[in-house]
Amino acid sequence: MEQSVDMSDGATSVSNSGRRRVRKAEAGPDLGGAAVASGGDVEQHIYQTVFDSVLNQRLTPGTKLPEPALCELFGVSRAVIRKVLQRLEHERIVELRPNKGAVIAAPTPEETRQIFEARRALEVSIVEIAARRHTAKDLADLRKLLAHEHEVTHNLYQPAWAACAREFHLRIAAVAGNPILTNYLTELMTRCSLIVALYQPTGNAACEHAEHGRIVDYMEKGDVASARAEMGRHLRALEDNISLDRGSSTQSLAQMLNLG
Amino acid sequence: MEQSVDMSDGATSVSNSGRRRVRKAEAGPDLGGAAVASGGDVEQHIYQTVFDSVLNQRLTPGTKLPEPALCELFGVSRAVIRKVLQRLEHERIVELRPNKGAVIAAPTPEETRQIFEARRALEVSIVEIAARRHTAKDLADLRKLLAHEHEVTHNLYQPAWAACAREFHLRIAAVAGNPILTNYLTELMTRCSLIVALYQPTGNAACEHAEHGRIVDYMEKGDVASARAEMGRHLRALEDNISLDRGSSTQSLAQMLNLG
DNA sequence: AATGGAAAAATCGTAGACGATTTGTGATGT
DNA sequence: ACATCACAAATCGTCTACGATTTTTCCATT
Repeated sequence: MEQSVDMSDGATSVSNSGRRRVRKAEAGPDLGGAAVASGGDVEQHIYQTVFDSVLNQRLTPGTKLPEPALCELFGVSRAVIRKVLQRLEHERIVELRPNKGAVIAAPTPEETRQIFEARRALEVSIVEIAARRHTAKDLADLRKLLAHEHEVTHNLYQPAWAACAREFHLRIAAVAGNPILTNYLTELMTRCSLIVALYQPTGNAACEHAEHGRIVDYMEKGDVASARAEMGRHLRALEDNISLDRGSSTQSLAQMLNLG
Repeated sequence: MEQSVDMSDGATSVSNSGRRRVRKAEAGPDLGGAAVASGGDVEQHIYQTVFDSVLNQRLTPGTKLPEPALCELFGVSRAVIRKVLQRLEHERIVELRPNKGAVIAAPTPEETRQIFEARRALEVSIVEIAARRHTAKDLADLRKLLAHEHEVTHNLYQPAWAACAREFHLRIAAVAGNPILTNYLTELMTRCSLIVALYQPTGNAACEHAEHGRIVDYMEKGDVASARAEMGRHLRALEDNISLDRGSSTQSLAQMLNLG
């Protein structure tokens, strides 16, 4: 039995990067969340829906994404679906196996190690730049995020405070002010979501929250080196939560089975 | 008058990542370099041809890439061309303006700054990992590259020793052993080629070569911090070579004109 | 009953065609 | 003579159809 595509509840904010063109009213069921508006960014809408579904773990690694199914789900032709799938493939969110269908990517243990190493390499540099460049408003915004994070610490629904944590890391990247690095980080964090969905680590929200707080503290003090070091420790702790469960191959193997 | 697509001489090595499927003999002129082999990786061949043409500055920023022209150049349908163009767009090599055609990307001064900052952030971490992980063979290979680099130092043809320099940086990334970071670096170095083609800096090959040598020296000594620092200086020197010419907006403006 | 193979169904890759948007050119009016 | 508007050419976005490959199912055989 195979998993099926669902992705209801498109509860996202992301503003549509302005495009125009009004072609025709929708012909399909028009599901996914927000109303299909322009017609040209239907592509963006579909991408965002799949993307968010992955982040919220409604689409888990190994799930098949048949083109005909997506076509009638979104009421579009295969051309646009294939375009979206190719984009998702380039971002390593889906894997396009020639003549064998598209599936949500399932990072291997080795890939997991590489992803976390790359994220550490990137994010320590990002936090260093952010620590040098931050303004008073930046710190205030980060503190506000930390406060919100504290509120949802005890939320048992994992994707809820996972999104909160992502927002924190993304905000630091925004403070650094380099959209290229932000894009790379976004890509790596998305793949981290896949890893979490695959290996289901026992994340400690309170612990993560404390580490986030220390990072901001160091930034505020202007202690660049310590901010770097703390971010490195934080990311290594995240990876360790995965690595521990990686040894027990039961989950990994089970996932491998319903993949093929 | 617009620039036209040419891209003769596909002098590259890149091995075809094995795909099979033999459909039919080519119907078009079959130009571009190597013979169209399998049929399924025609896509890879076209991508590689454009990619190499950008690196060798045969395709310069602002050059238009009309789909029909590429179709008959490679003897394929628009579908595969659009696929390649979308991939190139994702890597920021070409810009796809809706209903207005594809052009080779022309990084703005602000983007140039971001690209170099991102590359520094990435590559200092890469050289740090490489400095911790290198084997004796890695060092020998790097020394061999340095020797070859020394030979072509006085080659007046810029793309020649530019390719040599790229290979050196890529090899260090290979030593680090993280394909994700290597991919990001490749992307950024490609965009640096665009920048060089746009702003035509007065690069000092001998100076670069000396800096490369110092980096390997520090790696051999196990002096991780100094290797990091030297790589940072090296990349900053590269950027400064651009920045100087950036002030004189004559070149930039001239390029801007033949863009639209 | 289990296994091997063949046919059918499903899915994917590519090509060709049509409609929409943009751009360049030429004629016309001021 | 210059600006403006309309028309034509070019280019792009999308849809539909066909061929190839893969997977699944079913039946015959051991």
